[in-house]
Amino acid sequence: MPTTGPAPQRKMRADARRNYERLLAAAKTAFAEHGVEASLEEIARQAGVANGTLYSHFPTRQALLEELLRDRMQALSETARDLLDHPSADEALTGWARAAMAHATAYRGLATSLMRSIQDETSRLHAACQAVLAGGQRILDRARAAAVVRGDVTAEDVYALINAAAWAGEQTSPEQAERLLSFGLEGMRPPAGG
Amino acid sequence: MPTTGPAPQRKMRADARRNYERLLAAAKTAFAEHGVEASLEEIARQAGVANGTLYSHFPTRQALLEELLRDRMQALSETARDLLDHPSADEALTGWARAAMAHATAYRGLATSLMRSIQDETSRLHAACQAVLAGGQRILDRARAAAVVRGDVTAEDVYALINAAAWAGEQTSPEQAERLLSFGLEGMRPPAGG
DNA sequence: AAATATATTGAGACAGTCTCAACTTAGCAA
DNA sequence: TTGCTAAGTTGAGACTGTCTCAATATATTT
Repeated sequence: MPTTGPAPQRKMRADARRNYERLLAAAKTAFAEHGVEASLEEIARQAGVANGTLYSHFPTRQALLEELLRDRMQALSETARDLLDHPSADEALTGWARAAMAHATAYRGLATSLMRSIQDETSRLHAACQAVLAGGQRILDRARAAAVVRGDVTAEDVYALINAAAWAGEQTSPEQAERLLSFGLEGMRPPAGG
Repeated sequence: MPTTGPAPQRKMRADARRNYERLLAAAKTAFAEHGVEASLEEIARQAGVANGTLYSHFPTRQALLEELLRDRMQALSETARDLLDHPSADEALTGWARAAMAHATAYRGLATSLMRSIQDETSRLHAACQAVLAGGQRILDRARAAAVVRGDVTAEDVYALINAAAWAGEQTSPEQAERLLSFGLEGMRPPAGG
């Protein structure tokens, strides 16, 4: 049995499965409305279960977040794979960065979680973030090979830029996030005369 | 009498003044150690007063932060003024950005507060942040005039970049903050062929 | 219709924010 | 020096929130 089990494992009792789904739905709404720091108590209330039930299904806030993000993150990995075939290594990178930033913007406070999770190996979200980073790495390697990005730019730099821009966007506006991302990516290009 | 009174107003009773100073000192330590979200209860405890006393002196966390940052922010304004005389408009901008980022790094979580405060006019920190922004504006205007920065770059962009980089640094490393700031500033330069 | 493995419950321990009526005390004036 | 009073302090109490776990309930199996 894998440590990071995917969605509801089979063999769940019917009532358990129902509560699990309700909790997930309530969490989705709450996170969308109040950000990832939404009250877990309130989520349990909305789902119509006692808070102990929430904790038994999702021992941590991140476990809840992990479930809610699973599909999206998988999609992001596929996007990365697809973009490797894009005719322009340059557009592949900017396109991927934009997609990743859109993902980091799904809930308020998410960028912070994603940034923390890539650092913290014990985080429930760590593996998923690593996968995203790996996807970025391949896109970046190609861009570097095509000399559309400076040689000293790391995947961590790109990951940090994406989340930092998403974070700034949370505090101000999506347009600001977009601008910051553009400036950052622009600044990663090789010096003109090169 | 100004609405935003500076440090301890005169006419304070001796015990009040003593407690005020103790609270400030305790807050400084706590913020340095645990970030700007440090427990106010704990700060009162460390200062040796009841928490009601803390709230009577500093109605909000931001009021406390405002006091602790006052000197630093003033210094930043002076730095901005000095840099207007710097021979290189380019170096003036990067130098100012670095100074501002160092400031935003004083306590964990501070970048978030600074970013929120520039948006929120009701914030205790708003005026101070506005002053910083205004300082940046002048430095930026000069850099634009010297054509070392693109014409469409705003002071808000620079402010956001500084805080976003500081934020990223909190989650990872000071070096990462530095790199992000560099990329961003680099991306703000006019296109080479211009 | 038990038996039992699986889930759910909600009180309770804890930490934090913030308020306010009751109390204490510094500083002044007689 | 002695009171008086404005100024300041106190800490219990009303909240909200996290997280745990013994008691209880229920879905499934036999």
